[in-house]
Parts: sequence; structure tokens; C-alpha cells
Amino acid sequence: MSKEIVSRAADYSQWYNDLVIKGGLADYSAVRGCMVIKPYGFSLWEHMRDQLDRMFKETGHQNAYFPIFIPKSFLSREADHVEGFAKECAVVTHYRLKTDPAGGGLIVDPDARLEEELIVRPTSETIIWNTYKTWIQSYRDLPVLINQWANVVRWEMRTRLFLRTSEFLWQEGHTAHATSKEAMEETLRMLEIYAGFVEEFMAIPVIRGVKTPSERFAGAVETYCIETLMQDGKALQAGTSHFLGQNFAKAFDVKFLTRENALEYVWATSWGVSTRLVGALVMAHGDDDGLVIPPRIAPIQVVIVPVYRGEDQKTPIDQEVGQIILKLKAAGIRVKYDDSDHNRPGWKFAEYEMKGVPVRLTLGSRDLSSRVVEVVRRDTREKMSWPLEGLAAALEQLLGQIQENLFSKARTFLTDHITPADDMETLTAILDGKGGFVSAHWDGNPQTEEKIKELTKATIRCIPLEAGGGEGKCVLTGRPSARRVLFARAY
RNA sequence: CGGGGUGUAGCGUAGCCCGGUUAUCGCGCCAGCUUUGGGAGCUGGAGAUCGCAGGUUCGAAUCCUGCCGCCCCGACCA
Repeated sequence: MSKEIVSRAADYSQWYNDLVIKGGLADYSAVRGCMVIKPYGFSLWEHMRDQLDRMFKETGHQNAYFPIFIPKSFLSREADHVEGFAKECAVVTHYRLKTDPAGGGLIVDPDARLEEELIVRPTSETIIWNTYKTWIQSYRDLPVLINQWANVVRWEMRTRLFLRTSEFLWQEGHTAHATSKEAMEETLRMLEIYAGFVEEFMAIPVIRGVKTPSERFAGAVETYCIETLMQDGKALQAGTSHFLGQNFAKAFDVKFLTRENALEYVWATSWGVSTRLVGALVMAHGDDDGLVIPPRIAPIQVVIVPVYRGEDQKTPIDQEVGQIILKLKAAGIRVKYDDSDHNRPGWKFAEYEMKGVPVRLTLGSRDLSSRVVEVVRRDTREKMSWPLEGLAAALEQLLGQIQENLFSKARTFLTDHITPADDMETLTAILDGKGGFVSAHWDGNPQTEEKIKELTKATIRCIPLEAGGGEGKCVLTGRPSARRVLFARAY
């Protein structure tokens, strides 16, 4: 029992850390606030990334790459933007080190100060819009539909593996359009792509919504988001899509000539999801025995463990497994055969459960003689004995069932954790009790929002795009409200 | 940045109050044998400048001073 994990009930935060580290996703690094993403965790990210990339390209976007460094002056061009990011920027001030003349190691060469400091990008709107100025002259140049896969740095005071690290990986889409309507359509299109990806591939149900002004992206006119709910009842923002209006076009002077020969500012969007999604996955599906990874993005979908005494028993098993692997691969299933001899079967069972592999096959001599294989699904722990004939097709179906089961379980949890409240007492009681989202009326005033945050530590996660439940009175002030919004404590 | 905690082998730890042989134990690691259907057993072995610097002392993991790192709670945030 070398890899005990703390239960969710005992210590939820520790449980999360245990899953990330003992599940082999990531490790702490020598750099404060930065993590090492290990091969298994990176493979998971790659599957997420590849699928999103496909979806972006299907909707007409192309990938490009912009510099990691941003001249300091760029950041201050858009007033809200600089205010939002200034206090968490890493800054490059010098370009050379030298040996300390006073002896010992290296020092920053004081003669090598940069004329203008460079910011390590916390997001790329400014460097990209500075570039778009040279790309866009006519309505014929529009739309510009660019995505970038990159790392960014935000100097957070407190960090958590995957959920909030100083450096993280993400994608950021930056588009330019001729009209406000078109830009808004793009904003919502990408929100829908995120929602579809998170629900259909990660098996996590989302709530689509709009942020209140105080939660809006720095520099955006409107921020749309998908919100998810973790098992401890806290909300996690899983993705955002921003309608930037003409803010960045004005800040970087990006104009185009319309068909009617009029000079107008371009309309913009930006949208992103990050490695934080990995954290969402861990917390949405994991259990007290480890990770539970939805089949559609699992690095390993099926693991095969042999059971044998001695080499003479192993040879026929190897041969049979060879056949199985061929058939599974032909069916497009990602399969791993773990016949390593330094760990015994029991150890492997626990290990692959910890890693959240959706299906385990166990094949021993006695299975072989009756032409069956033991099949164990990770989500329900159900053990079955299946005939070797027709195995690939049956597994394909099982993987689909697991995917569906994970989603429906998470959806039930979400639905059960959206609770209406019409007064502060109820709102607080729900937050302190079962947690989750509280659907309540809000008068639209930022000060009311701030006050509720002070009182309850809950923020307005979003104004849901779906039905608002009709008119009512603000949960705090009693002033009239057109619709309900969702409050929650959040990551 | 404020409050609390902590630092001994890759990981988890005992020893510290009350200074004294070769720093304890478990996991992991290496070798060999036996094992293999839910985290194997036995035997042998490797692995630690006790966070760093200074001080007190015949003698410091242990006492004193200073510094540093990390973790948790808050403010900030995807």
C-alpha cells in the first residue's frame, strides 16, 4: 500500500493534490508556483488539445504564433486591460548575466538593462492587435480568425496544481470582424464549441452564461463563460469567450475600409481554455480510489493485465493478447498491455485505477482455457466475464456507455445543486450546507454584488443564458430584478 | 503582504523539551531466491554534508542568533 490517497470527505484539497501527483499527472517543480506536467498528464492534455484544435479548424480558424514577450508600453494602451493585468506580470529588465567580480556566481549585468522592459505575456491581445494593424486594411481582409497554442505567465499569489499555476498552457483565439453582429456571433460560436467539448468529451455538464461587469475580462465589452461544478460544491470557470467590441481596435488603431469606402474600427473577440481543464476533470469525476478519466480523452482507454505462473503460462497469454490488441487498435481503441514483471497483478489493478483508465482486462490461464476475459469498468467497478469473440465491438460499446454514465452522473449532481433562494438567510444556508449554485435575484448593482461577496464569499458566477425564472426582488436589497443569476463559491 | 505551521535518505517519519558511540523505523530503490486472480515473502545491500550561515560547548539533529524554502488560511486570480 504505497500510494494511499486521502478521502474526499477527510480533506478535499489534499485528495485533489493526491490524485494529481499519485495519478502521475504532474509534480511540483523547483520553481515556485510552476509545475512539471508529467507524460501521463501531458498525454491527457494532448487529447484535449487535439480535439479542440480540430473543432477550431472546422469552424474556419487557423493557428499562428506570436511572441512570448510584450513591450511594456503595449500593455498600457487599453486602460481596463492594463489595470486587470498589471499586478501579476513577470517583467524582463535585462538581457545579460556576468560573473560577479566580487567573487562567487552570476549576477545581472547592470550595463545590460533593456531600454524598454518586456512583459512575459499574461495574454496576447496587445501584441496580436499591434500585428493586426498591419494585416487589416479592407473589409476584404476580414474576418481574421486566428488561434494560438501557447504558455502564459500570471504571477499569482497562491497557486494550485493545474487550477492556478504561475505559468500555464492554453489556447487563445483572437478574431477580427467587420461588424459588431459578426463578432458577437463568433463569441457565441466559440462559447458553444467550449460547451460542446467539455460536455461531450470531458463528460462535464456546463452552464453557459454572461459575466457581470465586475467579473468581466479586462478590456472586454462582454464576457461569456461556461461554469462547471466540482464535487465539493464549488464552481469552476472552465472557459471564457469575450466580445471585445472596438476596444482593442481603437487602442491599436486598427481600421478598415468598408465596401462603401468608409473607414471604420474593427470588431474583436478573444476566447480561451487552459490546462485548468485538467483540474476540472480531476475534481469532477475522481473518486477516493483515484482518477476517473472519460474514455473519449483518456490516454489509455483499455489496459490489459496478464496473470500467470511462470513463462510457460505467459507465452500463450502473450499470443492471445497480441491478437486482442490488433483488433482493439483496428477499432480505434487506445490499449496498453502491461506485462512488466516487477509488479504483481494486484499492484497493477490499483495503479490503473489510480490513473483512471476506463476499462481493465485481466487475462489468465483459466480465462484462456474457457475463451473469456475479465472486464472491469472503472466508473462502476463492475466485474464481468466476456467471451474473447467479438471483444473489440463490445468494448467499443462499453467505452461509450462509460462516457455517457460519467456525464449523466455529473449532470444529475449539477442539477441537484442549483438551488433557488429568495433571501440572504437561505442563500447563506445553502452555501454553507450542500453548496453548489444558488439561483437568486440580483438588482444589477455592482455594490450589491460586492456586499454579498463580503457576507458569503460567494460571487455571481454568471447570468445564465437559459431562462431567467421571471421577475423578482433582489436577495439583498429587495429592489426589483428582471431575472435570477447564479451565485457560488468558486475556485 | 498579514496569520498559522513545518523543514532529518526519493517519499513518509523517530530522536529535539533533558547535548554524548556508527541518527530510528516504514515505503521505495539494487541483487538473489521464492512468488503472481486485488498494492507479495525471505535474505543481503546501497542511500542523509539532520534547510542554510554563524555562535555556545571538549562535543550540536538537539541549545542560541540570523536567514531561506515549502505548506495551510486570508487579500489577488483562468
